[in-house]
Amino acid sequence: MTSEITELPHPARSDMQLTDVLFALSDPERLAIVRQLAGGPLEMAQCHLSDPAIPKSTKSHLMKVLREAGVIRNEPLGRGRRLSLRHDDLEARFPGLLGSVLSASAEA
Amino acid sequence: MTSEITELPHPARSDMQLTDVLFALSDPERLAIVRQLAGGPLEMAQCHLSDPAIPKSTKSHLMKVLREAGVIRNEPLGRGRRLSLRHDDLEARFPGLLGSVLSASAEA
DNA sequence: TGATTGGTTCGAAATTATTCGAACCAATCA
DNA sequence: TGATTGGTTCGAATAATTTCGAACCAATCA
Repeated sequence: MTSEITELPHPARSDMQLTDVLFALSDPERLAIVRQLAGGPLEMAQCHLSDPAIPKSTKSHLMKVLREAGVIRNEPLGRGRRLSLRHDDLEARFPGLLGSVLSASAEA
Repeated sequence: MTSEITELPHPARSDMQLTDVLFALSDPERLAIVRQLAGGPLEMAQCHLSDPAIPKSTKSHLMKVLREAGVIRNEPLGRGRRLSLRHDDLEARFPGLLGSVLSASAEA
């Protein structure tokens, strides 16, 4: 019984939609996640939300929106998951966008 | 009877919220409006939507979302309204953001 | 003045997005 | 094996957005 790995679907670079990316980034909680990941990949368990009481199903859904837009990558790692920003793909597809969003979100 | 002019409220530059701007730009129809205005101010009647059958109340609402986020300015002009992109304010508050969005939306 | 044009606002209906608990699954460790 | 940890998925409830017609308003022009 080769058990199936829980690999989640990610859009190809060429399939990323600008409006989807903008929408994913338009939520404060999701934007905060992106900012954490800007510092480098993180295990999901170490990626904290503003309110620690937020249930894991909600956290999982936030990650889903970011993943389906192509903003983050979510891959299995040991017992948990490794989250990372799709820096290169975003830069190739939408040059300068992520950088301007990150620097704009930094000074608020 | 000095009749009241229909001046609509616009957020001050310092009150603009990044997530509101991203949300406003995350809708294809609104993004298309912004792209038209990138060419310079336009009378609202000359700013066309993808589908000409869309009612004016809907068009007005699209403009409202853009205006309240601080993306566009909407001022009375003669019988109609003059729409313009708040280029300078956006650039001052979120440097590079509008430019990257516009160039990203151009190549799709 | 009256008719026309261009646009806002309101309210209701329809659509989408968010939130959360429960069920489930896979990996690790005792 | 059994218990624990970390996470996804589903379904239902709620909340937010969108859409549209109707009512309204101000400016222009006949």
